[in-house]
Amino acid sequence: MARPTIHDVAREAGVSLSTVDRVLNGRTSVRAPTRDRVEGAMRSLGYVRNTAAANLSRGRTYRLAFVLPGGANSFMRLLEREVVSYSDPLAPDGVAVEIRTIPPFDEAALRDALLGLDARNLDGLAFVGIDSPAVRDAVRGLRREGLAIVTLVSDLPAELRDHFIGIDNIWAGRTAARLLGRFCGPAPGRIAIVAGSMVVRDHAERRLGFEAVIGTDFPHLTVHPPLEALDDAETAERLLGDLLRADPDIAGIYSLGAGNRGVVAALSRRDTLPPVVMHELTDQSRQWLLDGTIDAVIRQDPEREARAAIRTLLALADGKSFHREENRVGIEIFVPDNLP
Amino acid sequence: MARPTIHDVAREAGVSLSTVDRVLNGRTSVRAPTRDRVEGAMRSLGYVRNTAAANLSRGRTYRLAFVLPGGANSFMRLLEREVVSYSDPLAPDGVAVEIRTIPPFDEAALRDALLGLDARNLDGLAFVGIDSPAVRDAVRGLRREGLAIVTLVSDLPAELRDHFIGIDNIWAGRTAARLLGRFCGPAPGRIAIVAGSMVVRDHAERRLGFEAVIGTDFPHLTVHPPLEALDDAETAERLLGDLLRADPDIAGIYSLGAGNRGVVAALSRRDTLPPVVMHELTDQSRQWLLDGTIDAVIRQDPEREARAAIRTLLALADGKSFHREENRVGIEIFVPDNLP
DNA sequence: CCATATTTGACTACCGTATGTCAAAACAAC
DNA sequence: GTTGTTTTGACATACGGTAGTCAAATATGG
Repeated sequence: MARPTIHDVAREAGVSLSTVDRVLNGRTSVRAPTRDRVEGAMRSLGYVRNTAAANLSRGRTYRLAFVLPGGANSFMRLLEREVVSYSDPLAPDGVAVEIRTIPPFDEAALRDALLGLDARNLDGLAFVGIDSPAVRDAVRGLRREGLAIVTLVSDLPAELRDHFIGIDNIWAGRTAARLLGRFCGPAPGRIAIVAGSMVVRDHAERRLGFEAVIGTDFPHLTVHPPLEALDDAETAERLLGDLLRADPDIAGIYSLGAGNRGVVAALSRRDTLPPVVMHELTDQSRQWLLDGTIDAVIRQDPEREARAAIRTLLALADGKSFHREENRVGIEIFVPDNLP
Repeated sequence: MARPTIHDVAREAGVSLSTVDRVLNGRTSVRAPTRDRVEGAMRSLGYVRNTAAANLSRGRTYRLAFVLPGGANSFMRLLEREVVSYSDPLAPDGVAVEIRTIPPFDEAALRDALLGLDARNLDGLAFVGIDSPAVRDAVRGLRREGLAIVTLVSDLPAELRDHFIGIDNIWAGRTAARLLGRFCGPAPGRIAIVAGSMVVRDHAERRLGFEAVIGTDFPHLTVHPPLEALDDAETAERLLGDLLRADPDIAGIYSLGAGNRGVVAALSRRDTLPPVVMHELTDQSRQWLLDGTIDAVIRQDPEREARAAIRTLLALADGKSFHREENRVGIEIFVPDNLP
């Protein structure tokens, strides 16, 4: 049997097309008994609105906005590129995405960008959260106007957004510890952490998770205080170099931020390499994995996050339920043999 | 500017709607110069056909068939369930999926199932490949009738199908070795492999990859000949128990098939646990990861494969290009801290 | 230049839904 | 029962295409 249409519903309920439409789209008042008949018919026939036809008729478009940190951050650039290339083929279906980049880590810039959006000609918004009172306030304003909102990579309180797409960095840190701990073997030793900065929430969280697992499950290992390299390769190289001179027997290294080139440079001057786990899969980290410089890479897939954000916003705009699992992004582990 | 429609193309080319339609759908003959004008107009306007409108008008439906091995195999059951639940909400868009289950590992049954399909009322086919002459022949026949064909989990020669969705089991085995090798530490030792059967291609491939990496990158480790437990828990328990009695110092265990319950049972009687890597994430293996019985799980995500198969078939049916990355399934590694 | 075959245009109906107009019908209040 | 107000139905138009008919325009061959 073909899918029932509003015609079938009208016939079944013994009313006119107009009335079905009035019930379906909540237009002028329909008397309760009539409405009940129509809704009963829809239920008994299993009617579901044909979104394609509805959108065609309405000339509906989906206008989405992305607000992303700019700069050289390769993770963000990959994400941005995927937003474009995933939404592009959706253009004939009326999906238009506008991307705005703002200075990274700049909450005032984020607030201004959000305040600059007009919720009335927008159907969805995705942005990388920075949790501050001003940002919260701007988000609340947009939400009140009915805008669908998802946070990307870095979350805000759940009541401010419809959905969060990203990973839990505590668990990413735990995952790194689980691997590095096993890689280090049973002998006592000390581990170095190279971070960007402990004031950035995701870095702080990764460290937290990392130290928790080392503390409970690998008690023979201890962790040096994190080196804060500000995501800068030279700084990372210098700080890690200093530490390696002070403590030549380092048993393992966890690099949880950017500036990985510096980490590898500092190691290259030594003849025996301790196990190394780092974040983000780039051309470089790929290469280091393959040549044995590092042992594992943890990542959150930026492309998947981009797609998930778009799909989720579209589903929210349609009031449809979305595929929870499909829009999950996991904490991925890469070794040389399972590289994509 | 709104998307151009066939009306715009007609105006731009100075021809009628009918002629645009003739060019677009290759109906009756159109003279070359006219066709060129129309195609030029489409290109210069950047016309793309509105698939939703076209499908609405055509009453187009997508009829997909899945042929899957039946039985208790939890991987296949998950995959099957996801085929249903992913295609279900697509029903209003005209997607109808029919699933046929056949006895596992039975090439005659597969061939018969394929021969039983009528390519004329089908738009796409996905099945778990068994490579045999009879199967190849049946597939070739379907392909000749223009059916879009995707192999799932287990591949056939590339020229017989449009796309393969699954993982490379050699690399899955390599990945397992990379992890287990690291987990075992630097001391010499012997590793046990518990497999289903070496006549099944994916198991043989996993073993191959595993032994390759152990041989080159962990030369201090040796690998016992694989125990063929026929994916049966009792057999696995017995065989592994025997081996553990004969060689109590086993340094690590790789279980590459089913019957994992038996592997764990055999281990439970010992007080010190060697590192264990196994395949497939189930409620059980999850639990074993969390309680420390096993150390890592390798999986190919059955749900993702189901979705990728459907999306790929739909894209092929539309003659659209499909998102390569999105339809890739990777070799995933799970430790207790990155479980979904 | 005529007869014929091919190519093109004009028009219609349709897919499932949205939206608007207008009149008819049903109801409520007096 | 008459009025006034809701509620309902009939119909038209549109969205961007598909698919068909029929006649007019154009090309081709002799």
